[in-house]
Amino acid sequence: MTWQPNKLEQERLDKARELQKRGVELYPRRAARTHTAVQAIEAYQTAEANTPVQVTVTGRIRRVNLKGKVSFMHIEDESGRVQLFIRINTVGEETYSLVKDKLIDVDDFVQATGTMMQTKTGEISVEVQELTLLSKSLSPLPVVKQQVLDDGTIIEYGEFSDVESRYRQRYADLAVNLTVREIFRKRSRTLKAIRQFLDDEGFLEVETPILQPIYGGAAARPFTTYHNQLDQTLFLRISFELYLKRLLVGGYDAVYEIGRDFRNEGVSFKHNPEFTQIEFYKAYIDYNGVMDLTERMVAFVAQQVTGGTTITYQNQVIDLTPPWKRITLRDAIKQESGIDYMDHPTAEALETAIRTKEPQLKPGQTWGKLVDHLLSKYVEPKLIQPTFIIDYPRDISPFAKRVDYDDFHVERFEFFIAGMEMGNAFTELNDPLDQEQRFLDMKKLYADDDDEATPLDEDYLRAMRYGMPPNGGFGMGVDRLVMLLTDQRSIREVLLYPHLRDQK
RNA sequence: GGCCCUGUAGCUCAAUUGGCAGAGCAGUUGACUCUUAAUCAAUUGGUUGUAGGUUCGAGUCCUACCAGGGUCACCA
Repeated sequence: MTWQPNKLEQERLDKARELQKRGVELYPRRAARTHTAVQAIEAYQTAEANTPVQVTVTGRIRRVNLKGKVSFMHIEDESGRVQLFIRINTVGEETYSLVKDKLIDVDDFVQATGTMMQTKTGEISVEVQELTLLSKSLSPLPVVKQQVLDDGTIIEYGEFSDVESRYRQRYADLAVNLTVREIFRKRSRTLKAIRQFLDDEGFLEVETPILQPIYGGAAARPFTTYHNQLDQTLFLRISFELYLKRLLVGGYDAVYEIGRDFRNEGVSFKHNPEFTQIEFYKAYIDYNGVMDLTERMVAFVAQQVTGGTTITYQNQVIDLTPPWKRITLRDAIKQESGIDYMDHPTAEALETAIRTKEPQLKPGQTWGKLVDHLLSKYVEPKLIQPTFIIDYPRDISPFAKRVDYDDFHVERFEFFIAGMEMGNAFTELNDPLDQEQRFLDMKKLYADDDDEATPLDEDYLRAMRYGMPPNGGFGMGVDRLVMLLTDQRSIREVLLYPHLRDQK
């Protein structure tokens, strides 16, 4: 065995051997559940008086109360808990001794057959006639006791809260922390609601390559990998954008994809190296149409997941009901920082202007990056209520179409909730010659940082030359939306297996 | 990557100025035929993240390393 049992585990192992000696199978092949825990209780509640309700329930033992010749257990399945009432003269001496000798123990999975009844203190329980082991637990789970009050609220005594252990052993976290289990149910409902919304709007769900010979669609460093037989360097995608828009050339009017993006960058409370993204593209709408879809979609998802469109996030009440505030990036930055970036149209001038407020400002950034810096430093933290920031500088938005009022801005918005950037969208550029020039401009801008430059994608340009309908596109970090809907401050709390370093 | 904080029993946490490493829960043994955080009595359990150093003496002070969290940088 590679496993070195600790003292508690050794005791369990000894119990397992004793069970085998008594002829008890530790891991039998089959179970025969007739009712979930909650169904068993409901069956009793809806049954006619004096009609016995016979059930077979299964689950993990979460509490044992041994009382001489009678014992109580709570078993838990995904539906909830039900109490087992075990009497020596109902279940027989042989089975009772397994309980009495603690050979069947907390954390084990068992199957119980019996009749539903109500104990003297009123709890609906299974009076057990047959009790069998389904799976012996050899390592005790962290001890968390729960008290269920009359109004259904659960008070926990003892906790399993060390974040590192919880993430490294998510199975144990889920097994004992009911609130954690609930977060991932909400995550699932979030995904389902997004799909339902977009399907109802006539979108087609598609899948595009994760392994890409040319990455693009965002400014980020990629993960690089290699195909041995093809002798080909491949990148894990950093966005879906360019592959999805090719599909509009192909004749679909509205497509979306939900999947994983990979970015080889820092890890933080809102960044994981792999994260879930939703992108959609719809022909014949512009970014105003996308804004309309965005606020309706987020409100719909919130309604499906939380039952309303007003949520509480980290003690702040946030109203997701459309319409949301819309303000240009220029006005927002002017309001919060006092700097009008149009007064400083070169990188040097803008850097000088910011330096009066921030002497430590990193020198040599491009004009677009400086504008972005002003946004994230002065504006973003203030955007608690959902807000669309619209019209971005052209040189940080290579896939967005120009506004009609000047040459500096493009029709792009990002939207923010709870001080977090949630998503990004544009009126998509569909002019292949303009697009080619943007690629070339990006190359120049990022000359000393080509990791992040968007590589020129010839095939994408060829697709565009066939003719791409005017369209609006959208991308959103799904993990961040789940954070919002589950009131979690860290992205790791909404990822079942967040990225951690190897344990040495 | 820089800086700050944290790491003690299976879990959650104590440990005075550097002076015998402790508690609750769980575990073990015993009692109990309606308990529910069951209760009562007794009891086991430690390479204090790792490796060095200072000291008569280190959980505590110093150095390096490992891991986690926070923050800045990077980045949506």
